[in-house]
Amino acid sequence: MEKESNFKVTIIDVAAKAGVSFGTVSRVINDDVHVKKETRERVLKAMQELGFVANRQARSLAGGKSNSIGVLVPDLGTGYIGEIIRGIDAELSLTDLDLILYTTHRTASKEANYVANLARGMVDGLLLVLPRSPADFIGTLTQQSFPFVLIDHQGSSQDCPAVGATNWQGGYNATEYLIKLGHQRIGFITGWMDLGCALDRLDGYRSALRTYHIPEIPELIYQGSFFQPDGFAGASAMLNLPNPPTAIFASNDVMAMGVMDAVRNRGLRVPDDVSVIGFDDIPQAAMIRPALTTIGQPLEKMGRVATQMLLDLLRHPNKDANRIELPTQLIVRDSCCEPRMN
Amino acid sequence: MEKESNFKVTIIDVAAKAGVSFGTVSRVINDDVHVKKETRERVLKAMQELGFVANRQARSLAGGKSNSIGVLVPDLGTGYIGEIIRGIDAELSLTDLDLILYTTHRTASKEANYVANLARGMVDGLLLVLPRSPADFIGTLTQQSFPFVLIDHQGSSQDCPAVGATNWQGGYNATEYLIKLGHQRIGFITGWMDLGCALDRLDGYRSALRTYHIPEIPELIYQGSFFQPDGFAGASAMLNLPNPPTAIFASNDVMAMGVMDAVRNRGLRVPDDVSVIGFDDIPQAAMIRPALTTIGQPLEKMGRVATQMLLDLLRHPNKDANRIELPTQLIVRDSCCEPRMN
DNA sequence: GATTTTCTTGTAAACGCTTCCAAATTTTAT
DNA sequence: ATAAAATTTGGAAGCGTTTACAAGAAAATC
Repeated sequence: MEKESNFKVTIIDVAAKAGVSFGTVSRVINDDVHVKKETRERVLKAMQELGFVANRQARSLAGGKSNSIGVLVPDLGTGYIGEIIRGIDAELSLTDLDLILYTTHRTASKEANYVANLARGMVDGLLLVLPRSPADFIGTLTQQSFPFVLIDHQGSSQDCPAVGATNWQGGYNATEYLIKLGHQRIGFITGWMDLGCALDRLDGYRSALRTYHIPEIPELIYQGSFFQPDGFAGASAMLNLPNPPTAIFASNDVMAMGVMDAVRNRGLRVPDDVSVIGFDDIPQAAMIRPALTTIGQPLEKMGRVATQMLLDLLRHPNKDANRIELPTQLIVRDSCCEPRMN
Repeated sequence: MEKESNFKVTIIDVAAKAGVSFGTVSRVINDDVHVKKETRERVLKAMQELGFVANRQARSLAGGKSNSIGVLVPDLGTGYIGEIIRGIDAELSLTDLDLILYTTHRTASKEANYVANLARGMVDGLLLVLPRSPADFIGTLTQQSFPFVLIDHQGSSQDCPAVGATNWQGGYNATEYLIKLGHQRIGFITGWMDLGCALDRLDGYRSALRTYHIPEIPELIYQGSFFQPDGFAGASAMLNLPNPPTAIFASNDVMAMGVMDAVRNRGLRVPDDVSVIGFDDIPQAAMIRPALTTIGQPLEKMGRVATQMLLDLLRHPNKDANRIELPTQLIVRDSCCEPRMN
C-alpha cells in the first residue's frame, strides 16, 4: 500500500517520516556503521513506505563518483560484441553499477571524443572494445590514471590493463589441425591488420606452416578486415587460382561464413571439396550447416574477466596494469575433413 | 595544445578565462539565444582552450532531467535484441542522450524493480523490450505519465505507446506460403503464449488453415517459448507421429533452427523431406544452410521507430499513446520446397 | 557520582550546473 | 537628445546527495 510514493521522495522526506535528520538517512543508505540498529530499522521502514529511491545524479555529484561504468563498442552487429557485453553485464549485475553503452559506429573521432568526455566524470571506469589501434587516448587515460580495461586488444604496443585471448596459439592450432588432416594448401584470410589479434592469428598460421615445413604461398593469404564480404572475396580469389587451396582458415567466423558462401557459389561443397575453419566461436557458428569448426574464444568470459579487472582497479586505484590472455580452444564441428585425394 | 585541461574544469573556470559570469557560460552551453555573438565566441574559445566538458550529473541534478534514456531488455543472447538495440542506438546517436542498458535476465522482480527506480529520475524515458506480459508496472508508468514505449508487445491489453509488427499477418503469410507450395500437414511451434505476438502468430496460422479449408490438427501444434530447444523438442515429437508434417512453421528463427536440427537428427533433410519456416529474420537466418525462409520483422526499424516515438513523447509529454505496427514480410530462402509426393 | 570515552545523531558546506530575476547595456522610437 | 523598449549579463537560490565536523547521549572508568 505504498500510496504516498507519488513523486520525488527525498531523503528529507524520509528523515521527517522517520523522525531523524537527513544525515542519518544518508548514513543508512550508505551502510554506515554508526547508526543504531533500531534507528536504521525505523529509517528503512520509512523508506519502504515512502517508496524512496536515491537520486543517482545527486549522489554522483556529491559523492564524486557516477556509479556507472561505460562500455564503448564499435557496434552491435556481430554476435561477437553481444557475447562480450553479456559477460560484462553478468559481472556488473553483482554490483550496483549501471552500464552505459556507447557505440562509436567505427568512427575514430567519435571514439576519442567519447573517451575524453567519459573520463571526465561521466563514468567511473571504462571498458573498451575497439576495432582499431587505440593508441591515441590510451596515453591520456593512463596519464590521468583513469580506470579502464581493454578487451581483445593485446598486441597494441602500450602497457595497459587488457584481456584478450591466445590468438597466436589459436592460429597455430587451427592450422596444425588442418595440416594433420592432410591439407597442404591452406588459404588464410586475415583480419584487420591494424589489430594485434589479427597479426597474432596470422603469425600462428605461419608458424604452423613452418613447423610442418610447408612453404608459405603469398597468393594463399588474403587481406581482409573481419567482415563477411572479405571472406567471400578472399575465397573466391583463391578458388580461381590454378592450384586452389583445399582448406581455408578465416581469421573470424563471420568471414568464414563468407568463405562458405563463396565455396558453394562455385558449386563446391564444404567440407568435401574445401574445408573451412573460423575463429571466435560466435553463437551462429554452431547453428550454420555444416556447423563451423572454429577456434573458440571465451568471449563471454573475456567480458567477465575484464569487468572484474575494472572493478578491482576501481577499488585499488594504483594497482599495476596487468594483461590477461584467456586460452583459445579448437572446437571441431563439421566444416573440415581430409582433403580429397586426386 | 590544450595543456591546461588537466583536471575538472568547471563553468566557473571558463567564465573566469572568458571574463564573463558563469551564468553566461551556462547560457552558451545551452544554446540560449540571449548571448551576444561576440561573447559566445569568446566563451567557446575559452572552453576549447580549457578542454571543458560539462558535468552530466550536475546538469541533470540542476536541470531536472537525466539526459539519458533507459533500455530494458531481457538479455543479449539472441540476435533479436541486438538488432533492436542497433536501431535504438542509431536514432539516439542523433541526439545527445545517453543510452543506459539494463538487462533483467528474465526475472520479473528485477524488471519491476528497475522500472520503478528508473522512472524516478534515473532516466528521462524508457524503452522496454520485455519477454513477458508487462501488465504490472505499465499502470504505474502510465499513471505518473512517465514517457515510455513498449517494443514488440502489442497484444498486451493495456493502451500504451508501443511498436510492434504485424504478427498476425506474418503468421498468415507464412502458412499460406507453405499451403501454396502444396503442404497440407503443417506443424506449428508456438512462442511464449503469455505474449501477444505469440498469440497473433498462432492466430495467423489458424486463419490461413481455415481459409484453405485445412483441418487444424492439435498434435501439430507444439507449445514452445521462443527458445531453440523448444523447436527441437516440438519437431522431434511431430516427426514421431504416424503421419508426420511435411512442413513446420516455428514462431521464431531460433526455434526454427532447433527444428532443423531435429529434422537432421532423424536423418531427414531440409527442405527435401521437411520444409521449415521461421519468424524474425535474425541475421543468422541468412547465414545458416539451408538459408532459412522466414517472416522478416523489421527489428532494427522497430528500434528506430520506438526511439522516435519516445523522443517525441519527451518533447510533447501529453501526446496520445499510439501503437504502430510495422509490416512483416515473407523472405523466401532455401528452407522450404514443395512436399515430396509419396 | 563525576569524568572520560565511545556511539550516535544533527548540521553546514560543498558538488557543478540551471534558472529565474534583476541590473546593466544597447538599440529603437520620439 | 531623451525616454522607452529590447537585448544581454550577473548573481542568488536550489537540485538531492555526501562528507566532514560538532554536539548530544549512552556507556565505561575511576
